[in-house]
Amino acid sequence: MSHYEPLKIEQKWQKRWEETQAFACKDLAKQPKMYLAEMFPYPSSIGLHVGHVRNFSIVDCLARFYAQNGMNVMRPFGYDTFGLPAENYAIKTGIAPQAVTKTNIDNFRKQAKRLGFAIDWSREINTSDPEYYKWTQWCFLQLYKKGLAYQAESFQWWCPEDKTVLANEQVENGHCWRCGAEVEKKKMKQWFFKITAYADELLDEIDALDWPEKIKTMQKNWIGRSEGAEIDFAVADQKDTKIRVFTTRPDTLFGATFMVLAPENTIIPKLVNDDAREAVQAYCETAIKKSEIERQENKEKTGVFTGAYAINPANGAKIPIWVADYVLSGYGTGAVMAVPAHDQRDHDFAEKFDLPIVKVIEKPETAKDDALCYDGEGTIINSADFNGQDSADVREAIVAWLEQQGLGNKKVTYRMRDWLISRQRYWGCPIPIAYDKNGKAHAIPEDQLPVTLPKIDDYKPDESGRSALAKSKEFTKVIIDGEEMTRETDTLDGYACSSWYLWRYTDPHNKKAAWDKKKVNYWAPTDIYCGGDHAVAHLLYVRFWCKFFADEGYLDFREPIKKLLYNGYINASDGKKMSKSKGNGIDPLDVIDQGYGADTLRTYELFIGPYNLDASWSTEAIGGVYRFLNRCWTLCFDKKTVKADANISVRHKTIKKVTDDIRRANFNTAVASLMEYVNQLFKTGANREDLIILAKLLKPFAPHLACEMLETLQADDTWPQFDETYLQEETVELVVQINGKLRARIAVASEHANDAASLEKIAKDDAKIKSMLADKTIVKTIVVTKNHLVNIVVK
RNA sequence: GGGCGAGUGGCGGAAUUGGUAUACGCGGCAGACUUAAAAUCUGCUUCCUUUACCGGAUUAUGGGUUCGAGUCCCAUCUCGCCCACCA
Repeated sequence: MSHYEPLKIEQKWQKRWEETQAFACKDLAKQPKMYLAEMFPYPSSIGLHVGHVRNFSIVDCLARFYAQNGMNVMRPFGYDTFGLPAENYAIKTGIAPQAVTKTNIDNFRKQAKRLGFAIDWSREINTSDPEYYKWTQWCFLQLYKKGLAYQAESFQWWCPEDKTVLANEQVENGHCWRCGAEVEKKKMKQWFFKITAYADELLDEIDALDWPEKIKTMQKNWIGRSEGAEIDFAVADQKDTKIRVFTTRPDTLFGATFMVLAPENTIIPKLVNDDAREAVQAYCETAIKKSEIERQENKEKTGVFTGAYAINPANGAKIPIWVADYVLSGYGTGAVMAVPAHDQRDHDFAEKFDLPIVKVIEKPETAKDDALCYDGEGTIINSADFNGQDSADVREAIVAWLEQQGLGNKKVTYRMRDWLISRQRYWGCPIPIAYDKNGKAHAIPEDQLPVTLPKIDDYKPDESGRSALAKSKEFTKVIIDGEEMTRETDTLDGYACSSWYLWRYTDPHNKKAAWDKKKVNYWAPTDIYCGGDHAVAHLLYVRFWCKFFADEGYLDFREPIKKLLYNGYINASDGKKMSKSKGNGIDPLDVIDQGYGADTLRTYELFIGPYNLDASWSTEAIGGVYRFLNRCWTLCFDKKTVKADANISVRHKTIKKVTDDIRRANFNTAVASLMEYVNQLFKTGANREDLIILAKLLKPFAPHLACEMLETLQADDTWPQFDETYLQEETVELVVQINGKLRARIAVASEHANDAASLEKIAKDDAKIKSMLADKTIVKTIVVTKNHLVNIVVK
């Protein structure tokens, strides 16, 4: 007597898949294509964790399912390798990130193979491979040529101790994450991608995407389109000075009783009078230095009067100009008209500094009156000719009047800012730019790509705050058109590398182009993309690049991802996040090697709960899945098959349920119905057909075991079809309710199932029901044939 | 503060357009096999009452619509996530 030995079976099939390149797909084949991918991993030194396994198992289940359904499936794999962990490790140890990355990739590949994923390994990519980032640089140059990659001065986090620029996430409570020094903001020249050029399209096309609503809403909020107006306010006693504000509520213009400028606003020095100068300067300096966190934490309004006045263009009123840090420099014009009667923030400010509050909207009686200031719609008052009209109408009318007077115009503003892409770091894709003697930027000619990262000894950032690349003379010096220039030493944000990899997968070894047009348009857009992170950043950036490259004629589609599956995390058994520092992580290879095998691990992670919700690891529950696979094995290899075909109906029901569930990504219930099927087969005994169907349906979840079964049964893996006629049972259970309460279940021949009259008669003739109705009056009877249910309403 | 989502047994969770609540799995209990244990197999397992049958209650709480509500509507409570002074 033999028994289920997953490790043995898995080794056998993994070897065979490797030898036959079982999952290599054909470009431009005639069959319908299916392109699936997970968000490619950052190969950390820890190796794959169970969260990866969940993510990859979902993609693998679908890939195998669609392959069994006859589609030309592409399921590639790659590594997102640039980034901070490898660089920090290099700074600490001096070991080159290139070397660490190679080790980690080798480990990831080995682990992925032990999980038996149906990957086309000929399409493996790695973003820090010069063959890859050559084309990331090419992408940058296309954006640069069209003016969508540009340089601008911007305030950056700066650590005065380490003399380096820090990313937002490297600032902890206003202090440097490495040395703990208080960070400050420094104005520096930075590279940006002009994602705002596509703001409207990015927003408008969200609704049509087959993506989770949660992600769609997050992207909408992130883009944050606001319709309003820009209005010019003259400055009293300064003829040539105007201050432009942005507002979404021009209808409240008559209620603007003061003006507030962001501390960063460059017009401030021009406005302040001598009495106020010192105080204003001090306020601005502290405010600018303050971290975002400090500004957020302390919602208590602060501010200072400039001594200057603006003129409200609507009524000619002289209103004081203040500076306060609750006004943001990066949004709108960095100046607001304050309407304290109808804006909570302005109201708080006015209360604190005793500024006038003028009500210009009468709140309707139906509105709740618990708020101190009313920000809804209503009837306009205190606004000259506009009085008595509805605020929504006045909004249009005032803007029209302003436009006529040349004092303002309609304006759409976005919360989204341009994408800051330069990083003062070594371990990233070099920006293919050089500067001439005058400091003018020049594109590196495409035939000089890639700009390769040089091997260096010291990875620590330079005193100047530039990356370690600045210390490499051989790197910085470059000749362009016979002129000696200095290379840009900033590298690209890692998100740039991942903004186009989905297209590189379609043509990963192309030496002449980033991708071949025919191939990319055959495979892409990606049909199903799966991941559990990057709701706005990466998933917005790929959409942006897709639209840009479509405009440039390199892609024939404008949205890169048709369907997005956003999977939940796997937490520790106590529900807390798994982490290296807590030591509560689960190593997938340990799980496999302790005897469960990859099939159990994969099936368990799909069974653990709905794929899109977080789940907690359970060392007990995984045993249940092992028992299930063991029972599948026993049915096939260790139990006598029966001749009779007792399970036609349940077999076809299972085919239907598993097929529907996989298409709807309900992996957990698909596994549950396979369990029910197996339980049934244990009761009745299984014949060859039962086992073949079981193996075929099991393959997307537990491919090794399923292949072993199919080989023994001498069957192929074609996905089975169900037959409607077998879904009918011989008898149905008639449910009888009295006043909606279940009172009886009666077995009825299925020929009566669609006959309302007979169902009603059978229900009312039932002895138990009869006795319960004896002293009652029947008001009416409802028969639902679809559910074979009768509800008798009595008095 | 704003937005979105979710509350179902001891636990993870099922219930596709309103129609048999608690599928499947874990855990627990009992039995079979075994000298014994593990493994495996079989059965029971929402709660209350009952030896059992019968009966009653139950999908966070309170109301509503309906012949019928886990599902729809209103209010309240709790939890989670995202954004957070965006004018």
